[in-house]
Amino acid sequence: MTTARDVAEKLGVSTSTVGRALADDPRISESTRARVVKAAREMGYVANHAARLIRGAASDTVAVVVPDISNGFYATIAHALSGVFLRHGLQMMLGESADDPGVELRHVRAMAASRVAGALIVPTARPTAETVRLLATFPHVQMLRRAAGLSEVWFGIDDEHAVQQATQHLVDLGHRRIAFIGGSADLSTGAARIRGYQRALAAADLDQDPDLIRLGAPASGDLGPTALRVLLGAADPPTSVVCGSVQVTRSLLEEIRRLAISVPSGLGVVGFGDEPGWSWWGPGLSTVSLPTEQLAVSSALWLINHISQGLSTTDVRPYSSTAAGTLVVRGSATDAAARPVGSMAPAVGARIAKESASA
Amino acid sequence: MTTARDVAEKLGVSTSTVGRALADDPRISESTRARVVKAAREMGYVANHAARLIRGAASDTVAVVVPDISNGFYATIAHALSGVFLRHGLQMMLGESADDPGVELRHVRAMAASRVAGALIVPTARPTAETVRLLATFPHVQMLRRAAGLSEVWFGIDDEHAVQQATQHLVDLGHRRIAFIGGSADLSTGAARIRGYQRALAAADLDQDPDLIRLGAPASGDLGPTALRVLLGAADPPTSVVCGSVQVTRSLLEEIRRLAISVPSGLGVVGFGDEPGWSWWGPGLSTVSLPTEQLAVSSALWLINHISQGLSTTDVRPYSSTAAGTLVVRGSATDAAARPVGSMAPAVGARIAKESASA
DNA sequence: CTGAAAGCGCTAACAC
DNA sequence: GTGTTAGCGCTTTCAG
Repeated sequence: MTTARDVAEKLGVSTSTVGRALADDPRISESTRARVVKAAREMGYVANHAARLIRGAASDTVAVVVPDISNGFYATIAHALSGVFLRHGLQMMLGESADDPGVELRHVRAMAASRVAGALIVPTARPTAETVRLLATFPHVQMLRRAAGLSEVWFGIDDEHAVQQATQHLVDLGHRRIAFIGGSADLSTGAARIRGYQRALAAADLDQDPDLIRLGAPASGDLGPTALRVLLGAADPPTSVVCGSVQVTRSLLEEIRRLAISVPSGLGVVGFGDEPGWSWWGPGLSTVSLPTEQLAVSSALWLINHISQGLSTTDVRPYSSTAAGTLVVRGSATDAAARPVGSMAPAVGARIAKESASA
Repeated sequence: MTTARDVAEKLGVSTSTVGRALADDPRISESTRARVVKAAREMGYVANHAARLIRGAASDTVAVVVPDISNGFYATIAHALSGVFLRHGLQMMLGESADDPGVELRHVRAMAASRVAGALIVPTARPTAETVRLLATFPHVQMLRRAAGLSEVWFGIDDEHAVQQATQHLVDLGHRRIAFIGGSADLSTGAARIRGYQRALAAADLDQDPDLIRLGAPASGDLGPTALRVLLGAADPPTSVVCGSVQVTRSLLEEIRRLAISVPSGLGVVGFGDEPGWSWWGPGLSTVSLPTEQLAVSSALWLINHISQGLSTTDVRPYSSTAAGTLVVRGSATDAAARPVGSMAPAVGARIAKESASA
């Protein structure tokens, strides 16, 4: 790799002159500047970023950690972040945690070693102590989820309200046995969503059957299908189900298709998030659409602003920004009274039983 | 930030001792090592990666450039790459080019300045001369698309065959007027896909009407809808359409839904790629499924192997790996003979005309 | 207007 | 076993 010294030697000038010429220092004469620029170009000189960093230059890379980039929800976030970074001349270091605190830690270690300018993270349920300690050394923002010990700056959605709306919608349609399938209550988001579900039921004075709440690992593509089978195989199956995560919604839609359960006549469904294609799933998925881009953009702007102010990591004012989701009513949930409660489910239960027996 | 010197001073030892202790150098006594490790931990010492780099250590970051990470197709690639990188202790720098050579150049500049270990890139149609020059300075692999001047190492899919299969499928079903909507022929992929379409038509001795080929910018969400309107508004509309990109497929599916065109009775459709939800679009989308993960994993492994061998950038043997797509037959294209040619299209044409007039 | 020198944080060669 | 020294590539005093 060509260095500034290589260029300087070739031209018979000092390295400082090369550096200054390339930095458009006004003290350099036009003629030398031109010579230097030309030589640098010809020799393929590219300033070594690491050397600048070590001298104390500001880092231009921001780290992003999400559970799973193949999840359209996080891909949308990464895309929005990427746009903001581009406009601000920043590079993005992207890591996937797979919801594993150990993997998360490895990424955070790399971030710290690289002296990134800052980070945006969707934390795992329980980041390790070292993760917490390392993150404390540079500015960062929590997105969506909120883990103890991390930054007091958090940008998320109103999870409780989102699920409350979804559940309320089913209550309004006359549903009485409404199931909830969602991510673990260990996650701040998971807990809030369960609260939303319970609040809607409580407001309608409905019985709260704990068997109707099915929780599991958020990233598991198995949670939705498994929960559905358990719910529909039960003696008193629900007439409708509320999804507590994008991933659960996705897998549930697939499974309902696979089992050929008719929606909404056999089962009412309300999703979480609104991904491409969900509008044309069956009768159209009724769901809570989330303000994903805004959340990403706001988070990024906060971080960039914070970084450019050169504030210390300690004087960060706690900040929480909560964006609301919007209920989108399509066709996957309709009047529960139009058919006897559980009319469809027993048949499905029998089908599931048969399938399991033959497997 | 704590440095090795800070730790050394606190302990009254030299920086080299600190460095060696932390690097598990066997020459260091167990007692000092323990003291150093303890102090380093307490003081929150994290080795500065930039300083190591500048001293000649191998970079541990690999750059990835894709057109658009919110496109599920590229998100899948990024996810697969991320998994391989994690297993090899590498970090990922991700950039979106938005199919803009200027943006692409900015990312490549940053990559060069950061002295990344290597790069995986889905190039734009015409990378700038500087992009070409910079990429020549470090190992990289082209994925999917193949641009002149870049690495001779390329991992892609058999685009020609994929579209040929798709078109052939429609021919076999009796379709005679088959349209093709795809990305620009400037792209290596675009050109190959057009060839596949034409080859299938030629093999069946069908007329090749140039009006049935609609091309445009690959990332434009508008290409599919616009092309569809033009095609169906024409005097002699096609009975079916082949999609030439994931993005075209996505937007086309949306638009067909919006216009309430009945598929397959009114129009046969074969997609490109197989994204979540496409199986439940209308009668199920018949499409060509692509071996995306394999492609990503193979590319990454080639690069990692190349890097770890410490080979020079010049002695790279040209390498091309082509993976085949698989036709997945679902319900979006059926026998053309079952209804009069263009029976549906005129009605749709009239609807489009009315809509345009009222707009 | 330009050069010489120092130093960022780290490691490796070279002492002892 | 441990310390001293030098130098990676760059920028920024300080000199001239």
